[in-house]
Amino acid sequence: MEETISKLKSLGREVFYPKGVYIFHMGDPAASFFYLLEGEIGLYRLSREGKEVLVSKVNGEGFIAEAAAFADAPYPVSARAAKDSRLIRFTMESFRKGALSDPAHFELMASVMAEKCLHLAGRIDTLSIKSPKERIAEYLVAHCKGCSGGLIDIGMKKADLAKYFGISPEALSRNLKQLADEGLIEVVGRKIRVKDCKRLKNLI
Amino acid sequence: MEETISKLKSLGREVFYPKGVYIFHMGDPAASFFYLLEGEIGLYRLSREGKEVLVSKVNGEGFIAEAAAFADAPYPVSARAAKDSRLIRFTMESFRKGALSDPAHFELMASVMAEKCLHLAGRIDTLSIKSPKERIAEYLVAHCKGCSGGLIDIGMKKADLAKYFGISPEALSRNLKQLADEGLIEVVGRKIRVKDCKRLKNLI
DNA sequence: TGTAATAATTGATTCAAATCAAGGAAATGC
DNA sequence: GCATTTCCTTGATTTGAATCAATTATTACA
Repeated sequence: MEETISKLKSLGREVFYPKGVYIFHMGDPAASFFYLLEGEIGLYRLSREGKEVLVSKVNGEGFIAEAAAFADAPYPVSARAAKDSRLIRFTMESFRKGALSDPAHFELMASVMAEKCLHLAGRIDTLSIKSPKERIAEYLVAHCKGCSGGLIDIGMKKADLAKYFGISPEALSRNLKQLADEGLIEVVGRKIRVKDCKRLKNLI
Repeated sequence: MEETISKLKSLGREVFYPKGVYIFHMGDPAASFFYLLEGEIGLYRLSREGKEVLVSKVNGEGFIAEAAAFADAPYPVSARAAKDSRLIRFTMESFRKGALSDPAHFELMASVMAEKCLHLAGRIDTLSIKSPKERIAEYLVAHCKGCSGGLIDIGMKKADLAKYFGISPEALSRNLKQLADEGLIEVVGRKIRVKDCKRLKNLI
């Protein structure tokens, strides 16, 4: 996998986006997809009132907009650098050309999207079956893995996190407070310390 | 696309499953994926109490379990023929062998999964933003397209449909009744007639 | 640093869905 | 065709989240 990704990079071209600059716009035909090497990218959607609302943030390595590009669809969101970011841009044209000589490139992208499908399907399950509190607990358990001392930086407004959970900001606030009162977590600004991962797991 | 699918078929082998027979089991390594030619397949998950619960039904042509196979993951659900069904089975091994000589096969599967990603992302949006009534309206509008006289056969228990919407069976029953009282639909058993698609759209 | 704008919390209220419980409808099996 | 089981609906109640409103905390920036 790793070595395939590094081979893949040769099919694209490294690009740099300073903080604040748009990478692509919602609705435009997805002629390119990206791989984030370093930095942070915000994905935004235009609401009916014309306001940009955060859909998610990508930080750490990962593909961006590959599904739209391979489906030959328009970008479903706009992307903007939340920090200075280095990416690799793949135009579908150059990717196809390069992948013809080595189908492993296609295979890699197929497996990337396959994993994304499984992940999205998991989120659908969570959203349709679990209660808000369970969803929050699930998120905390998943994110405190590998964080030193279980300290999670949510890296976005709590209102945006609330949207991720499909609840209102107030509901998130109250739920977090409750978990804190029970001694399971500690909330400091946009950081959450998971104090008792075991009991948190029991909530799921 | 169409001609690529028919070329694809040569990489697999047609199989027949009589009603009631299992095609694969949740948890098994996904060594094969399938394309449904004819019939109907139910996808089931094992609940914590060990009961099988319907996740979704596939009827009409379409791929099954391709994401698990390409992600090299276990099947996330079990599949059982709900009606006598004809499918094509692709083992990953034979698919890979055949696709090496023609990367278009990989490209096709990549685009299939790309579209699935977009579709799943859309459902997540719906589940996290829209109200139950809006979700139901969205479903009815989407499904009445192409149905003669707007007659939708939901083809499953109402309780399973309720789970799809992420609500309780009672809530679905009441919501449908309300829509019926307002003259937008008519419910007869497991069939729903959409009487006023326009007003239904306005609810979304 | 101080001020304005934005974000987050908290409280009060409303509303809708979950849950509990029961009755009626439909499908299934014999 | 009848009986049994399963499914669906409806009603009553509880619960939890949305909403509205106000206050406090943070952040941004002049």
